[in-house]
Amino acid sequence: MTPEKTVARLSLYRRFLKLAKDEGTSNVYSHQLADMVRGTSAQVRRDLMALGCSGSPQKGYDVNELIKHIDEFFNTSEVVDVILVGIGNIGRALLSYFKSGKSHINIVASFDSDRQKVDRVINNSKCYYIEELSKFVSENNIKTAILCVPASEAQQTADVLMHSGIKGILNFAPVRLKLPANIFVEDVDITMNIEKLVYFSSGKRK
Amino acid sequence: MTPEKTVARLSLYRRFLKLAKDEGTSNVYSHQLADMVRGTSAQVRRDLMALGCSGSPQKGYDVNELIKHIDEFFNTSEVVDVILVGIGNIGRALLSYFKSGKSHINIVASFDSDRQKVDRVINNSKCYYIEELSKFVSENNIKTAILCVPASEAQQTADVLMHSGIKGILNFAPVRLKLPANIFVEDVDITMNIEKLVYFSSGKRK
DNA sequence: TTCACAATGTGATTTTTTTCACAAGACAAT
DNA sequence: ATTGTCTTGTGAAAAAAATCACATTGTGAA
Ligand SMILES: NC(=O)c1ccc[n+]([C@@H]2O[C@H](COP(=O)([O-])OP(=O)(O)OC[C@H]3O[C@@H](n4cnc5c(N)ncnc54)[C@H](O)[C@@H]3O)[C@@H](O)[C@H]2O)c1
Ligand SMILES: NC(=O)c1ccc[n+]([C@@H]2O[C@H](COP(=O)([O-])OP(=O)(O)OC[C@H]3O[C@@H](n4cnc5c(N)ncnc54)[C@H](O)[C@@H]3O)[C@@H](O)[C@H]2O)c1
Repeated sequence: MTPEKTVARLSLYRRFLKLAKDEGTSNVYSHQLADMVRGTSAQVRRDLMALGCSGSPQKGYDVNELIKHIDEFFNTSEVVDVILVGIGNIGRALLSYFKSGKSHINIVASFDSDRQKVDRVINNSKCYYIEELSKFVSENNIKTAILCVPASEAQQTADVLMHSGIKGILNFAPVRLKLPANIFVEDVDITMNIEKLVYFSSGKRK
Repeated sequence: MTPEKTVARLSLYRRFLKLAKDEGTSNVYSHQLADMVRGTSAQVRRDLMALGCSGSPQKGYDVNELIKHIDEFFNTSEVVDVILVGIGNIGRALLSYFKSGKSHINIVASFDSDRQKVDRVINNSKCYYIEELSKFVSENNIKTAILCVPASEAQQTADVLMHSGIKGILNFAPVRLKLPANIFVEDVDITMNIEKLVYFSSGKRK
């Protein structure tokens, strides 16, 4: 129902709203929010409308109220538990990034097939041997996974994730996973991002 | 002129076409390509039309010809030189990833403000002190940069990049850079990706 | 030969997303 | 009190992207 793009932006709004709040700002105008996410004020108002919350022409939107609404929208004001599979270069970078606890994301455990890498605790999250994944996921009712294994292993690992009950996968491997439609997959494809960037930054368009 | 989404997919098509080629495949049908990028065959044909190349209803598209066309489209059958700023966790992960030389991306140099990190060679690319960035960029006519510095440093570093002549920035910092419209910025926002993923994978929609 | 099939290329249509544009309301300044 | 200036909320329009649907055309089986 809510447009996909709106969902993405709501996540950004929340982040910037929290920063604004920390700075003591108590209300914001749509154009300020727009600046923060490189959008237009009309778009911001549309997004907030989808959220069902409103501001006043005088004071704009109340920061706290907005944050509360977005929290409700994502229905996780608390932290969301996710797991990470593949403790290689990006895997470790992500573990380090998310340990901070500044976001709503909590990487509760990580898994690897390399015996050398398991049973350690990297940035608060314990590393398990890959065989333990299924059990962990079902016991802890985990729904979301970050996949950082080599491309050659990605599909089979994704299959395991699916069978364990995972419903959403953030995939860093440069392959398109084949999974049933009820599993939501989001690809992070950096090579593609750069190629696109090169194309548009070499004066082709826009 | 060419839709942004099409540009993104063309990059993917090329990657998968090269894999197909390595496996000895000499022609592909639109639906095969569609499978590879999670799209529809009609969409693939549209994209390839934008490219101005055509196939035959009998043999589909010629793999080599398609690759050639896409290379031409991106007008860099050769490697594209980019620089990387901020040799931290993701910075190093990216250096390691792109050293392989398997893609069209070549990280020719990296820069950091930490004296400890410079003057080494990490994965083929020399690390320079940040002060040398401007000179390097203009002398080597670099147009594209990957930005991996902390959020607090991102805007000022982006300003330096812009003034040095950079036209496209792949930004990993969780802030929206304020730059003139002729600088193309692409954000990689992993926190947002995960939040979106959590939203859609918890049965909200789609 | 004739027919069914499978795939391309593309106009037309639909869906999704963004932008425009303006009524309405509060306030500050004159 | 009047005027000018902000901003919200939102229909209406536009733009961008995806999908539909079908004429067309080799190919091979009957
Ligand atoms: N590093 C980057 O910057 C980057 C950029 C874009 C894409 N990627 C992609 O992300 C993925 C990971 O990249 P990386 O650089 O971290 O690779 P890496 O080789 O450093 O790490 C891969 C990790 O996965 C583990 N692993 C291998 N098979 C496994 C399995 N079956 N089950 C569980 N764990 C397994 C390995 O032990 C290793 O720890 C790759 O698919 C890569 O193409 C990486
Ligand atoms: N690590 C991740 O998985 C991850 C995920 C999402 C976003 N990010 C973002 O990416 C950026 C980098 O993350 P990281 O984990 O690699 O951080 P990091 O702290 O490991 O690395 C930052 C690097 O930038 C260098 N640096 C600092 N100021 C600089 C300056 N002015 N000029 C040049 N170099 C400078 C530091 O010396 C350090 O090497 C951050 O903005 C972070 O928020 C990281």
